[in-house]
Amino acid sequence: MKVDNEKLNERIARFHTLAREAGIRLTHQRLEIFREVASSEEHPDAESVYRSVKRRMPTVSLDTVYRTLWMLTDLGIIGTLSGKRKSVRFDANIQPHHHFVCIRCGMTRDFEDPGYARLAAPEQVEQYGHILESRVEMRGICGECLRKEPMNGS
Amino acid sequence: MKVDNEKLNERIARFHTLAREAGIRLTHQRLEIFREVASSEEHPDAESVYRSVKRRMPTVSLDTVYRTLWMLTDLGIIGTLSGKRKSVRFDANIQPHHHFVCIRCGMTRDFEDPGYARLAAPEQVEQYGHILESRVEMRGICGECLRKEPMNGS
DNA sequence: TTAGGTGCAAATTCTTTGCACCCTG
DNA sequence: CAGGGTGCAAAGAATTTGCACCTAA
Repeated sequence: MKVDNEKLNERIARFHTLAREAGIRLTHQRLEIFREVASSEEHPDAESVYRSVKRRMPTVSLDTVYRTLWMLTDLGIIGTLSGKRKSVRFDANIQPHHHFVCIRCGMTRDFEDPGYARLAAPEQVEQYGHILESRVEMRGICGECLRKEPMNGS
Repeated sequence: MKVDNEKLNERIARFHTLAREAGIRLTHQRLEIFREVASSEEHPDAESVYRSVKRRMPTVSLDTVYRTLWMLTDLGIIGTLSGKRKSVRFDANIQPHHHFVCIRCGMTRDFEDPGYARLAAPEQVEQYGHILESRVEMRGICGECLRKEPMNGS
């Protein structure tokens, strides 16, 4: 599945702007890597971005792809699915429930379902497949992190 | 943070039952590992379960912890945070949006926000920290997987 | 020109596997 | 007592890092 051209160009333009502001060089590799992520709706992993970019630019290396993806994440122009560069975490609570996740330290807590499990799905989603369950993830800053460093930038 | 004793014993009893039904042996290691996950609300990773269990049972090995955690997951008595034993995946869509995730193949698609971003948080959650944003993850089976193998068991 | 970026190869970290011995059922 | 389960050590996957060369600004 492909992002339409207008949106893609918009994203690329935004990248140029942000990169310039941040004093980050626009190398061929970075442009190609960003284009790859920005034009995909498949939420690719690094390996898969690497394979695609390699077709047009056979000399890229996987580590440049990694460095670039994290750089783009730090820039705030892309994000990651399910948070952190972390290992799998286990949960003995198998009731329908939801999570609060601290975006600074990764702390995660369950909370009970106040009816979210049956949120109505937009029509669009019905075409993707058969929905079994819905989970809500509330992202924020946990009490402890707030104590260490109250909100503002970063 | 600790799970209260009543709930813990309930979980352990359920493990005994399920294990017996599945013809899985109740070894000391498995009991200790399950108890560790079941008594924690911290969603520990394998390494951290290992460290805790090792205190009471210095001979356990990390690989047994891994094997046991995945076995418990297959048994359906525990779950994992954010799905799969997979690598980090990137997303160029940084607008507030939500995900449909196929629990069989991991396929993930965005969908636009029909107002979920401002779901009211239960009071309980407010004590965990300051909430910045809410994301909904709808889990189900995607069209392609349904075609390959329509729903019923597993 | 020149600092930041890249490719390469080696290092790390997280997770899985093969195998001989052990213990639950 | 038999077959599944365990510990150990080594293999694999995913990701990161050190370094010398290269290139965008």
